Amino acid sequence: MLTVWLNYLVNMENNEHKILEAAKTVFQKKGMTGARMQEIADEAGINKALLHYYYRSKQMLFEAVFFQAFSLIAPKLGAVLNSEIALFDKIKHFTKGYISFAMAHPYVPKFIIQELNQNPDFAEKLVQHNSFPNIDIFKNQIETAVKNGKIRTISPEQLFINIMSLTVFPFIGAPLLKGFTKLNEADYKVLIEERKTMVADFIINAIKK
Amino acid sequence: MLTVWLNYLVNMENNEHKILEAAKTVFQKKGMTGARMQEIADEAGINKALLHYYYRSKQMLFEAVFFQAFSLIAPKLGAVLNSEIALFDKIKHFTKGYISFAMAHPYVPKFIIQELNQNPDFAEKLVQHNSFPNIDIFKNQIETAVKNGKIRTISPEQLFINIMSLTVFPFIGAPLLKGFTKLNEADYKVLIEERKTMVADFIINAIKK
DNA sequence: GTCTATAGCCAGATAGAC
DNA sequence: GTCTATCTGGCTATAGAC
Repeated sequence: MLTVWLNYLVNMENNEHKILEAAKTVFQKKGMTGARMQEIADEAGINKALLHYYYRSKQMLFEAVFFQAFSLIAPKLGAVLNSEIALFDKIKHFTKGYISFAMAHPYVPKFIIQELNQNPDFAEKLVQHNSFPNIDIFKNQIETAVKNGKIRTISPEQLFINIMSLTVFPFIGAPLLKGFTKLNEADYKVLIEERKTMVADFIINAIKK
Repeated sequence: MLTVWLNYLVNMENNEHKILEAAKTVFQKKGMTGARMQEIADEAGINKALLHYYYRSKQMLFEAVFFQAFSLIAPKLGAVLNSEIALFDKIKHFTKGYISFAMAHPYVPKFIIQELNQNPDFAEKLVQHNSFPNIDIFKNQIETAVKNGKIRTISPEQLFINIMSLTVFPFIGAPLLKGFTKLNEADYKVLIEERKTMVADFIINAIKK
């Protein structure tokens, strides 16, 4: 227990860890191509040469950041999707959990989707990653609910896409949506906060008979 | 009529136009920071110096592409949102119209949202742009429908965000969603095609009493 | 492990001939 | 208007002292 705490303290002053934190900040703000190694070094408060000492190249540092970001959120999503709870409860947990996470880490969703769009081959690496969530159980659950007449007819894939869209897009599209709704940062945040429960209600109303 | 056709032909061979088309292709694929002027020149089949002759700098060429992309879709959205048709019909037109457009121009939504996230000041320029849609009429329409008991209680902003999310996200998040659903390009496209009507049905079910 | 200095390359932009 | 050649700066990456 004490060692955990000590490791934590050590890591805070550990250069390798400081670099990864700085790289996260810069890559998530500027993207792979927009980020500069010098800026990451400055952000970490260390020398540029050390970046290469620890991570060899910009590409490898980037991939470390990318997969760490994904590993931060993916297991949480997978755990909810594969848990043994009723469909409506699962939808509530999933949306609330994701929105809470994204509010705490606002750059992560943007970052993942952005880089995935510019590196199509990254998608393959990601799917094969051990923490990539499997949605088969969730799909079965939806199909069963449709068959049993518990919910309206809808393809499991479409319902899943709808759930993802309603939870993720308000973060990805924030600048655009703020423009449309003419809301400032603070008011937009209030709106997002409301979505922790609103999104699930909306979905459930859409599918329940 | 003849002159229109002649202008079209001339523009096809016009270098200024060829540059803009090539720039669109490269910027939308690689983003502002990832794109290279040389690649745009190659794509246009002309010399790199000509890019600067016509557009002065990379930044200015980029902005020309960006605002042209936005002008391509924004007026269509605005027209639907401000038309005088019933709420449910408007939702049907909007979603079907947007999805049809995005299928024909798959890079445009990604491009706009991506660059908006990396250039926060772009958002302001965009909102002041003459073709930026105003959603006041649409918001009033929703508020009235709520007051008259035609639909469930929902804030106009939240409903608008839901509509945008369900229509736009499947294009922005395509690589991720393909990974989750394990669908290939062709099957995913079929799914998107279904959404031309499915999305509106889903929304209407969610809000109607 | 950590630094300074610099190699080596490539990008955006311009000069100037035609 | 269109080209070739080139400037200038900034970037990733490494060499080498400590």
